[in-house]
Amino acid sequence: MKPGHIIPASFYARDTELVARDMLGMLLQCTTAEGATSGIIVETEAYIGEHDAACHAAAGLTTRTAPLYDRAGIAYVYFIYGMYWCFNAVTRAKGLPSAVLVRAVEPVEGIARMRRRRPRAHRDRDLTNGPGKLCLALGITGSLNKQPLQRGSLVIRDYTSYPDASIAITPRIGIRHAADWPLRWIVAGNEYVSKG
DNA sequence: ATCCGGATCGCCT
DNA sequence: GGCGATCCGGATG
Repeated sequence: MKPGHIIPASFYARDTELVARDMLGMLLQCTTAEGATSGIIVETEAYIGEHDAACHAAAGLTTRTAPLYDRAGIAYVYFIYGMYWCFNAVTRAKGLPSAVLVRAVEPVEGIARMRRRRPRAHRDRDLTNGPGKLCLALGITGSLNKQPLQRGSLVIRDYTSYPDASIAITPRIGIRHAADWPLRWIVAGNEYVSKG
């Protein structure tokens, strides 16, 4: 673990459950014309292949799902409920179209900028405790879809690590299909974990 | 604390 | 036409 070092694409070319676990503690950093904002990843979910009814790849290869079929280590940023963006890192578990959804981060850089981008958040803990919220706070939009996470304006870096004892695994939330599989990883007790 | 509806639109269970 | 890997504010207990 070397803090600051960018995570190589090979990291994402592994079983998605392992990637989701290991992404906890890494830094998600987005740089725009306004500067850099970043946060520690504290909540992730795995979406694994066409047979996972909750994974967008269940719809097969379409314009929307194309990033999932491209290559490990790129961004999959999709638009949801007509107004929000959600960020995923594309993985390649056993050749399956898969991804890890980042559901929450703990703010590190650019907190004042996050507050300006999230005027409805009355407390700092509401800045980035949800997949749509963190994209607003960090400035992540669809223009970053399919971009590699090793260079460019959206990168993931080593930052810290959490022992297994501090991590909890639960069913994924906010979905209707395959809602009982334990594919959500959270840093137990972290105040930035989403409430679902 | 918990529940519920509205916003808003690209996509296809 | 209807729904979704969400968020927010208002009502209710």
